[in-house]
Amino acid sequence: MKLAHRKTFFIFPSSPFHFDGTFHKPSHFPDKLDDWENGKYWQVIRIGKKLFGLKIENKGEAQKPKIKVSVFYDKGITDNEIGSIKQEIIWRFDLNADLKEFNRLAKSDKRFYPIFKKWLGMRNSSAHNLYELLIVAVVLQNATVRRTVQMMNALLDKYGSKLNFDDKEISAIWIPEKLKSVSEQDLRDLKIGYRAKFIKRLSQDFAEGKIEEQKLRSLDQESAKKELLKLYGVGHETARILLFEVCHQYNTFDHIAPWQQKIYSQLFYNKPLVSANKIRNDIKKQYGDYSMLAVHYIWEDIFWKKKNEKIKWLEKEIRL
DNA sequence: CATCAGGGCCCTG
DNA sequence: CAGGGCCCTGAT
Repeated sequence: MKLAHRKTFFIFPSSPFHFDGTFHKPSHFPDKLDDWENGKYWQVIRIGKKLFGLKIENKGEAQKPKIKVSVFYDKGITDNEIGSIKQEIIWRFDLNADLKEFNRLAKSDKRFYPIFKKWLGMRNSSAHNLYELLIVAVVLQNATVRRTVQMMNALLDKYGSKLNFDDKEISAIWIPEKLKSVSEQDLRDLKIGYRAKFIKRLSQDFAEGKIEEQKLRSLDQESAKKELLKLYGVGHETARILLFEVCHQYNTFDHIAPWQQKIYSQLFYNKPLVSANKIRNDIKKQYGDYSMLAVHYIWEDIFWKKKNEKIKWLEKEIRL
């Protein structure tokens, strides 16, 4: 589908703001769902059942943030839709975040302050809505990066949409209803294994409106976590991802997977393996309510570095 | 060639 | 609440 028309508007994020750190997360596995270069970002967004192309550009500075949003559409677009798109972008990229307290804590951390300073104003963000990120999280489960990419692409090729706008081709995840007539076996044929069952059942539950994303966003952390864990295929790790990225709960550094533990051990202690309890306690002591956000800064920083230089120990821990 | 564990989760006992 | 089984794939 080609989106030929465009409308633009501006958003003024809270200050300070870090555009590239917010709109590009190098630790994520490569997908066809968005594109990025310095100061520019593309993705598709779904409002109701309509798809729109987005190009988001940095037009401000860290202390005077301003971003330009171009919305690409096919037939038409209403003021309501523009409004929803704006609100969604603000929520998903946490553009109204108040990080004063976090930045204050960061200053007291002598060791990692250079990293926090470098990424000052970065937000934790998700390009996707709850259902979409859930799909991403499910293909991450118990798989290596290569296999995750393969599963995601197979699913997108079969059930996703391809949108052409601004000389880009960006994919979008299907709506849950689309899988109604799709059997578990159809999904299994895409070599996603037992995850087929999760995706089938999750799609059904979402299509039936059993999950209210808006409500989830407004809940406190414990209640939101409880709701998320009720979803079929969502355990502690997936709940953590969703809480952090979709609900913007900053203090979700509770579950530490073994592969993450190894990376944290190197990052924080320069040792091969430190107990998960120690890692958690040390971070919580220093960063309290911002535990996960603090870790996110340090985590993404090392993946940014990996773009340009070989980091041996990290290559070893990230299984491709 | 066979075996195994992986960027978890569900289910069972 | 600990442990087995699950899909597929690349590594050994």
